[in-house]
Amino acid sequence: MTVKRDVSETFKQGKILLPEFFERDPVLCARDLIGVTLVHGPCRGRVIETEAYHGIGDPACHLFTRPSVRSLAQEFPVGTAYVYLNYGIHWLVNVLCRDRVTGASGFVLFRALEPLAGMEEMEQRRGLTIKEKLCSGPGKLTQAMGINHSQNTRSLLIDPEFCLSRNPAEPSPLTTVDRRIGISCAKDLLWRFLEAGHPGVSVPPGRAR
DNA sequence: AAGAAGATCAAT
DNA sequence: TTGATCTTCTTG
Repeated sequence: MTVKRDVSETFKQGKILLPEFFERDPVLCARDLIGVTLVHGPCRGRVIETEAYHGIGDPACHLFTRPSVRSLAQEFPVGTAYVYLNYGIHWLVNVLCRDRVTGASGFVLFRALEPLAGMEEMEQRRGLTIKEKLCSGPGKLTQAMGINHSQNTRSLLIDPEFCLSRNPAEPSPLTTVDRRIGISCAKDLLWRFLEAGHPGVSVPPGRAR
């Protein structure tokens, strides 16, 4: 009797990121998450845009303005998803980081994905079929992926149904750095990371105020 | 108890 | 440029 094994599928899915990945400065985590795959159920997307939010020296970070988020960062391990409702309408998903050396916490906000699988679900939830627009913004990607408050405080490092994975054989993409989008303070920090030249990002580099 | 601000999006 | 819509935090 032979064991059925779909090697190509395993290869495609990659390996779930380890806690060590997130035990670094949030800015490094944000940069290195470009090219990683975000998985939720049948939906998968390549991360093409992120932003770092830092517990130290960054007044735009929720760790500065929301005591409840400070508690979350203390009570949960790295790799935990922080999902919150923005403008009463959009769910935004972050992952928790904590620098092993400095002890500083922070988050990486997922801002855009290139859809890889589960496109039918994405199209249905978004009411669109244009691939480049399915996940081209932080609110859009959560809607497309079906991520909401029920994923808040859930680990992204354990369950293959909700995780960040990387194919070790795949080379890291060329990334671009830019200012963050939509914030009213700490605007000059170059803490937005994009896959260079990718058409599916939320706002092209150079257009942030 | 009430008010303000906010890491967005799609339509006008 | 605006309206939709609601959680969190601050102020009285």
